[in-house]
Amino acid sequence: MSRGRAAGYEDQRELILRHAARLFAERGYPGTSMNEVAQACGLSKPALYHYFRDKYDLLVHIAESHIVRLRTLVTEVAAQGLAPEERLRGLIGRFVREYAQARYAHRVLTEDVKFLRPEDAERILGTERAVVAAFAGTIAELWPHVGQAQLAKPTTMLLFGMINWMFTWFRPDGGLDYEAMAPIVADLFCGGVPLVKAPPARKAPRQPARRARQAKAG
Amino acid sequence: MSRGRAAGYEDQRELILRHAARLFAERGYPGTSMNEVAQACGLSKPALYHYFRDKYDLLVHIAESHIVRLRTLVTEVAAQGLAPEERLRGLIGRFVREYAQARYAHRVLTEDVKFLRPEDAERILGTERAVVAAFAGTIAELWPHVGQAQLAKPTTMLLFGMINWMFTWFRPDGGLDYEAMAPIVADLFCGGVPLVKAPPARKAPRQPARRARQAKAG
DNA sequence: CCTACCGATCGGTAGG
DNA sequence: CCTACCGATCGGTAGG
Repeated sequence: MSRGRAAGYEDQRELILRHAARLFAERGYPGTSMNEVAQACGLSKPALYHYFRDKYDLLVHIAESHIVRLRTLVTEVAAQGLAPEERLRGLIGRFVREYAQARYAHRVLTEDVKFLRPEDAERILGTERAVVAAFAGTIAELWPHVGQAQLAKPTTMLLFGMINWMFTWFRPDGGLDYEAMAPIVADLFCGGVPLVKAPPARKAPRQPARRARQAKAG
Repeated sequence: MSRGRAAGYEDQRELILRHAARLFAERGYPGTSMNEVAQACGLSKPALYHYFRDKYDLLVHIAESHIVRLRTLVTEVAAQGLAPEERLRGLIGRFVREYAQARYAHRVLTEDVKFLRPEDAERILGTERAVVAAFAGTIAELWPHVGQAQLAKPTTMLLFGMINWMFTWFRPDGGLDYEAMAPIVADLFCGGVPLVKAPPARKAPRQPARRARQAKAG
């Protein structure tokens, strides 16, 4: 216990993770070398290996700490005891803000998840599913017709699509910033979901569908 | 002109591009080796270099032919002379179908565009901007309040977010396929956009905003 | 002398 | 925490 790690050990790890997240986001995980990470951090490559076991360790830490922060946001909003629509708007607002300040980690989570080993992917995607479920539950509560038509999860993913995709094209400028985008997304989503209809039963070319076909077919 | 290329030369190129698109989508562009591409095609690596100059040539062809197909879809729908809402629904339906059958190329376009050299990125992103402009123009026509608030392009990008993101999470199953998702996206979007409001003027910490602040501040 | 490839190996660089 | 390296594999190309 005496001596312990150098004072800045955890700080150094955080700094490395920040630089690595930016580089992975900009060049992809396989397209980033450990030399590049070391250089960005002002460290030698061997020094890097003092803080992290290997390149893969960086990837897992970036993805996992980000998704855990998102789960924390969900828990915090759930604890506020808001009505469903305000809860959903609160979630959207917090997520947009979090993505804006952790945009590199978020891009790594969404684009480099394919490089995770099964055991890590399972754990991280499991946390992701819990986050999605919190949104889907609120959506099913707000719009029962969507929940009953099994559309709560697909609809939730359309919402995540709008938010996630923002960070691939949106550059804050004089007219619009991230904070301003959140209510636009929320208004569009909350205004549109009431109009979503369950799709007709899928066409079954040979045998008749379980439920009655449309008049034309009969 | 006599003899010319072997009968299957163009077919072989198409087959290579399809395999390369799948591998790039699954492992990323830097994470895919030319040996893997060759093996997937049942060719030796030198044979691959008979059809394409280098690995980068594959990337450019995959991205460019995909975005050119999308531009063609836009042109076809424009030629139908539909009313704005039907035109937008037609665009959404065609794009979802095209993405579904070209999902690997689409993923390469969206995730590996960062590996394009400036001259290629400029050309390909230019075509992409033309596609986005076609959607944004229809949206501005349908909902003038959105066009006047300079929100046509951001709103268009939210629509693309829903559609693009679908192909990262959606797996067609017994209950829902890609064809069924298109009208859900269209209903949500067309139902939601009328409720989108222009954001209030951005906060300017020191000097007063150009337009009147809210009552509380005054 | 062309094409359509093959087996083998090049110069460099990756992660470690 | 550095210089100096390794086993392997990368993208690309030689001779035949």
